[in-house]
This record gives sequence, structure tokens and C-alpha cells, in this order.
Amino acid sequence: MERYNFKQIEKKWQSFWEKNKSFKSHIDTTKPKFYCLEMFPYPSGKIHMGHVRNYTIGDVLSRYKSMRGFNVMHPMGWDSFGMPAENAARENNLHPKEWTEKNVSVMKNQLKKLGLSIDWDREISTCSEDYYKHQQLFFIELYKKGLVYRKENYVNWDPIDETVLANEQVIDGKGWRSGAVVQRKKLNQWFFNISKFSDELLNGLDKLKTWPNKVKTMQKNWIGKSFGCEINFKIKGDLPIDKIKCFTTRPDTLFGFSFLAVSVDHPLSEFFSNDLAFKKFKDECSKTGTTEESIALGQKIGFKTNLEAFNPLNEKQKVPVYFANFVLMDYGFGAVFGCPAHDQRDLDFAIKYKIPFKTVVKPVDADKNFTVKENAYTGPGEIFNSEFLNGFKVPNESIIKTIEILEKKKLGLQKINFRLKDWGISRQRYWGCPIPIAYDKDGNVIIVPEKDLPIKLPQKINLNEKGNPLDKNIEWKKTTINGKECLRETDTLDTFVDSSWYFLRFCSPNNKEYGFNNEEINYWMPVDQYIGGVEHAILHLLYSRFFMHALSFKNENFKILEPFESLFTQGMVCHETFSDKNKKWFSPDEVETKDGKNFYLKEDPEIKIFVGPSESMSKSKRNTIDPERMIENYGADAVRFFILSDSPPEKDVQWSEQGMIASYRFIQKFWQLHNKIQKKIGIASEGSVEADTELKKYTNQLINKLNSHLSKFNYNVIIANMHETYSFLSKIIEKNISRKELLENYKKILTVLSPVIPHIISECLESLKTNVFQNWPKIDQKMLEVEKIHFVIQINGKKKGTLEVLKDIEEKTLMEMIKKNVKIYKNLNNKKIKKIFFIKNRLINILLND
RNA sequence: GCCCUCGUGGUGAAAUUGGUAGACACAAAGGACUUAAAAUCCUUGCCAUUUAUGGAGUGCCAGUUCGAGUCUGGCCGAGGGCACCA
Repeated sequence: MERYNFKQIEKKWQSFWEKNKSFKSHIDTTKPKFYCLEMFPYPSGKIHMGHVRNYTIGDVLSRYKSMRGFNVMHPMGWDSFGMPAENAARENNLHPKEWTEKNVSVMKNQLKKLGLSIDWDREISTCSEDYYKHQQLFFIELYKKGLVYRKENYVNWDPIDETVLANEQVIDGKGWRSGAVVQRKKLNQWFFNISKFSDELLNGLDKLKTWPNKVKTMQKNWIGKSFGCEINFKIKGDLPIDKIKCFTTRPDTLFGFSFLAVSVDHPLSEFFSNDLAFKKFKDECSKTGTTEESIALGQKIGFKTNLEAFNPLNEKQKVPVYFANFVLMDYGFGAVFGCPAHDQRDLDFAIKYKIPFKTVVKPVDADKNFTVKENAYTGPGEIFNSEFLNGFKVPNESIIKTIEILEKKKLGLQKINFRLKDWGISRQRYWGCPIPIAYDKDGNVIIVPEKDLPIKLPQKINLNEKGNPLDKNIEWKKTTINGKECLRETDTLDTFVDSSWYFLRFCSPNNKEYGFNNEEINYWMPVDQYIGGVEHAILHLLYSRFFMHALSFKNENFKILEPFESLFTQGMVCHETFSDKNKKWFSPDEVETKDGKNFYLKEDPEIKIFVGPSESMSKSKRNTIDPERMIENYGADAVRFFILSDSPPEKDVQWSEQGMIASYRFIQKFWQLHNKIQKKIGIASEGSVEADTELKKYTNQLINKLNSHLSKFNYNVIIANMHETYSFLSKIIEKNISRKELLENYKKILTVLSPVIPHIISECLESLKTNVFQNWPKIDQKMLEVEKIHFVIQINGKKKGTLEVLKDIEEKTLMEMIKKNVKIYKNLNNKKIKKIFFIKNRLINILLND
């Protein structure tokens, strides 16, 4: 029999779709719109299995929605600025732009081979001037709205390469390339005022009903809202300061106050800049601060000053003031009041420095001698040992009432604090969007006028020099703005800025004047379904949400506050790892086995290979499978089929060559079956009512099941349904089936299988002389009804058998049947029936007396 | 340390939302077809003497219920996020 030539047929349909612009999208107000978006890829060279999974999930949904009558937009683009381009440029002596463009063309070609229903006319690339000029305009817009500012901030500085390092480039406190010990250095940098919208971003999460709770919780924790109050502590000492402000969530424990600690970066530290002992202490802090180990161990160190702080509620009580490594300058006011009895961290510190403390909260049922020793008590209870606070219920009443008292006495103010920090957007790199700012001779900030945009990156660049390449490029740096000589800002924007609005650009990819066109975004936005990896749960998704708030701020015409209506986070693609005894990694291609247990190296069978656990595919562990090779070997339909088959999309999936081959065989088998059915359609004429009804029922039930699975992303179950359908069809055509029903129902079945395996289905439909773009078939509700059901018979709660009975059977009739059924009836043992639970169309449970 | 998610055969997993546990697939074993192999098809979750029959069974222990993979409480284990956030 004829083999299914996937290479030829997949190519045929891919060019058909391309020629006919089958997936081109326009505004059409007569139809409901559906904007389906998967996170766009970074053009790193080739697509990987994670992309295959991500884009297949989105493609199945897009094709489905489109057949259901939605006006679908399904675009694709490239997140094409970023560090790897610079690294590659150094290694291969290739300009970042060329490297990126080469990768884009390779990957675009690969994506096309997957048969994705993408509207390529909307393709965008964030490194193109067409894209980033609008981003520069947005930057200026936000600047004018007061949402962008400049301040000094610490960076990781590599003294050998003279460059700023991203956190992930710092390994064990050393620069990844030079190996130099990384220093903290203060630089002037640009910030987006994301914390201005802390409350909005937090509250907005409640409206996102179809986001995974996990993601919402992560964002909630990241924003970190806490309720408390700020308190001014009077200070006594030989320095010209008289108070230090602290933020606390537990003002109710103020009578347990036993020390005051401030960050080493606190303004107070300036008075100690000539103190050698303090300098040494500060160095110690920066060292322990960088290694993760020390944070995990929670080693607390302090530097005692000669200052004393007064308890605002009890002027007689004075406590020491310390600098401490565990106090962060960028949270609250960089100072904390220490209450060791009710905060473990404070307790560790107090024990280490032998600071006396008092217990002021006791569990409700504890007596007055309750004393904290080694474990801080942070639970509920009531206040004691605290004069006029005594008896307040902890936590709610005590905190609220204490704040009231503090406010009345003008000692403190209620305050809400957020963990969320402003977004530092400056990067000292070449391959990013230039910041449209310049500085005059006096260092004043000058906004680049719109007519001078875009500020293009210089083509000529030396990436092998030390330092920031743009900063070294004097020719580019020097400019004149409105006749004045200026120096350009040489930082570029964090690439997260690029991806914070790309979904808007897809709506109007060719709009010249502005990043988007209002009419178009009002039609398409928000994204109806966003699909991507959970690794972007916080930053990318939060930044995108912020960007919408920033655009709508002081703007009547922009009302989209939440860009992504629904979010789906897919799991990763995993594979076993292979290594030799020296922990050298090998790719699956280099390894062989005969028994499935013992593995050895293909090149040298003497070398034994150890199989490690299945882990997310990564280049470093060499456990990747090349999608293009899989498509070459098995075809796109088979790859799509497999990547959805084994696990629910939100969970990790294991790549298995066996599974891949099985999917390939399914496609081949399906083609053989199609040929049989086609022949049968040619021959059959009249059929039996019985067989025809069976087919109609199966078809309608299948559609019904798929509707539900598709809407819930149960794509692995859909694959199971497809297997079942194959086996059903191969049986039904052996029966006496009519030509008319076979043709009609088979077409429906083909149509509903098409989102997963579009190439072969298109070919099948065409061979039946049918339009390849079918509407999603409607369900005939009558055909969903069943006449006969398997009724479960339980005795004393245990299943004793099933009876095939007519639907809606009455209890009486069923009991008569049970009495006639010897196998089941013998279980009754002539015992008295105590009670009967009869659940219609489900089961009957007969309880017997003992 | 805090927060979240998840524990079902040898493996990946289904389960109409409290009502037949293990659909569908992978692997392994056995069988059929074949001169043989490949391909294809069939059978097999576990224990007890069999394709008939009985029993146990969804991490562990309790509870609610006629009935629990599903609900409640406690414990154990795995994965993920944040990490001195005052």
C-alpha cells in the first residue's frame, strides 16, 4: 500500500497556506476577535523543543478558534536585542546585527516547517529601527509624565573587563569571563517608577481570573505589600543627629524594644567614613552579602556605635544603636527597631551580642511567666509587660490600636510598605535600544527631540575593547541638539523593555507615527490567550502590566490596564542526561544501548555511560534534541502529535524517541486507514440503521469531548481521543455502513482532528474533494443521548457487577433485574435489606443487615 | 525560614468534579500471522492454584459519607518561587 510521503505533502500544504495567505488577519467587526499570542523567541540560533511545544499549543488553539468562527490574530516576532549577540560577535567576529539576522532567518524557516498558522505579515523584530524608534518615543513620553528618573545605584563591576555585569554573570562573587572579584560600584542609572503602581498592580491580579494562581501568588509576593507604621526614634550621642526613622509591622511589640539597627548604607554611615573599624566592618558585610551561602546561613554581624536610642513609649528606656548586615537600605528606611522576643532574626542578633530583651506577647493560654529564650514567639496571643498596651489581642487589635496611640501622641504614622523596587533599565551594553537622552556641558539632562529619532546604534563598533562600547565610541557619543553640543547617554535599555509592549506592536506592525494605532489596539487588545514559560511569571509579565499602566497614566485614550486576559504557562521539555565517570556530558546521539539498561559511547564502546535523571533540555548538559532533525525524520504532524501526547501541557514532558516513533506510526496508520475509508466510500451505498447510528453517535460524542478538552488545554487527552478515533473508524468500516453517513461523519471527524495534525488532514480532506478550511462541526444534541448504560451494582458499598440497562431505569425495575441475575443476587444471601441508595443512571448501593 | 504546587501500575498519564480507578500511550512478557526477520494484530496492573473466582489497592494515619483518587485534619516525600522585606 501507498506510504504517506510526509515530506512532499507537508511542503505542499505549507506553500499552499503561504500563497493563499491563509492566516492573514484583518480587523473585522462582524466577527468576535481572538488574539492568540505565544511568548516570542530570542533568536539564539535554532529553535529548541521548548519552542516546538509552546508554538504547537498556541497553534492548536488558533486553528480551533478560527474554525469556530473567531477572527484570529496569531503573530510572531523576535526578541532580538540582548547579550548573546555581543558574545557571539566576539567569538565569531560577526556583527551582532548580522548574527541576529542570520538566526532569525534560520529560525523563521524552522517555524514554517512546523506548519504554524502564523500571520507572518505582522512579523516584528525588536532590534530593528522601525521597532525601537517607537520605544524611544515611549521613553520620552514616560519621562515627561514623571515615570522615569535617574539615580545612583550599585552595580556589579568587573574591574578587569571594566564592565557592568548582570547578576547571572556573577559566579561565586567573580566575573564570569575575567574571573575578577566583582566590586560594588555606584553608577548613575535610569529607572522606571514601577513602584508608583504597586497597589494597582497588586489589585489588578484579582481581575485576572484565568491566570494560574501560582503566577498570581508569585507576583503578589514580589510586590510584597505590608501594613505597619513608621516611627521616629530619638537618638542621643555625640553626633549631630537626633532621630532615626524605622518602618515596622509590629509596633505593638514596642515595649520589647532592645536595640536599633541600621544598614551600612544608611546616611548615618557617613559620620563613620573615617572610622577604620567601621570600614573593616563594611567590607566584611559586602563580602558576606554576595555569597549565597552566607545568606542561607543567616550569619548576622553588627557594629556597635556609641549612640543610644530612646523607646518613644517609655523615655526612660535607652538601647544601643548598631550597624547590622541584615538591614537592607532599599526597604523601608534602612533601619529597624529590634524586638528579639518576637522576631527570630532580632533574637539571633541579640543572643550573639548579649543584648538583654523582654517578652511582651504571650499565647492566650500562657501565664505571666511566659518568657522567650531561643525561639522567638511570633504567633497570636495578647500583649503583656507593656503598660497601657496590656491585654490587646495579637495580631490585629494590638497593631491597629498601637498605631492609633502612636499617631495621637505624634510619635508615628500608619504606613504601607512595598517590597517592589523601581525597575532599573540602564544597561551598559551595545546591543540594545539607545536611551534618547543627552547631556549638555553642565551635565543637564536633555531630551532628544522627536525629529532626531530614532537614535540609531552605530554600525561600526569595537566589542573587543574594555568597557561600554558605546561610551568608547566618541564619534557616536558627541552630538548637537538644537545647536548645542552634547554627549549622548551611552546606556541602552534593558531588553525587558522591548518585550513590555511588543504585543501592542503586533496590532499595528507598520504604523509609522507611533508604536501602535488606537483603532487597531482597541479592536485586538487585550491578548485573549497568552502562552509561555513559567520562568517569566514575575518580571516580563509584571513589566508588561506596568507598561500598560504607564501608557494609560495621564492619557484618556489608552485604557488597557491588563494586557493579557488569559495566561497559560506550559511545562518544560525534559530528557535524560548522559555522562561518563568524569562528569563529561554527552548528547543522546553519541550514546547507545542494547538492553535499555547499560549505555556506552558509540565511538568507543569501552566507555561506560551513566544515565542521569530527566532534566529540562539544555545546551550545557547536552541533553537536547534538535527539532529540525525530528521534522526531517518523522514530519511536522508527527512531531506536533508527540509533543502534545504524553503529558498535560502545563506539566513537564519527557522527550522519548519511542514515543516519537509511535506518533510517526500513527500518522502512517492513519493514512492507510484513510485510503481504506476512501475506497469504502466509493463502494458503500445503503447501510444498516444500527451501524449508521453508531457512527453518528461516536462522531458527535467525539466533537463534544474535543470541545471541552480544547477549552481546558487537555491536549494530551485529545491525543488519546485521536487514538480511539482511529481504532473506532477501523472497526466501523467493517460494518454495514451507508455511503452518505460515512462521508458526512468522516469529514466532520477529519475536521476536528485538523488542529493537531493539519497537513495530513488537509490532504485527506482534499482527496475527498472538500474544502480544507472547514467550519467546526455543530453537535447534534440528539446524538449525544444514550439509550443504554452500564449500571453499577454495589452491595454494602462494594461493586459486585454491572448491568446493561435502558437509560432512566426506575429503582423497582432495576431491583427486579437484580433478583433475576444469579451472579449478583447470590451476594444478597437472603439477608434483609437495610437501606437502598439509588443514584439515577449511575449506581445502586444496597445495604444489608449483618 | 516563609509561600505555592503536586504525590494514582515498571513509565507518561486518564477519571463526567463525591459514584465502575488505571482510558490512551510507552516499556516488558506471552501469543497469532510468516520459511525467517521486520511490520501488524491480540492478551497481561497486583496478590491468591487457571481466561472462571475471591481479596487488597490512588504516599502514610485518622475523620466525614451509603460511597473518597476527589472533601476535612495531621504526618511523610518531591518539585517550584522568595529569601535576612523589619
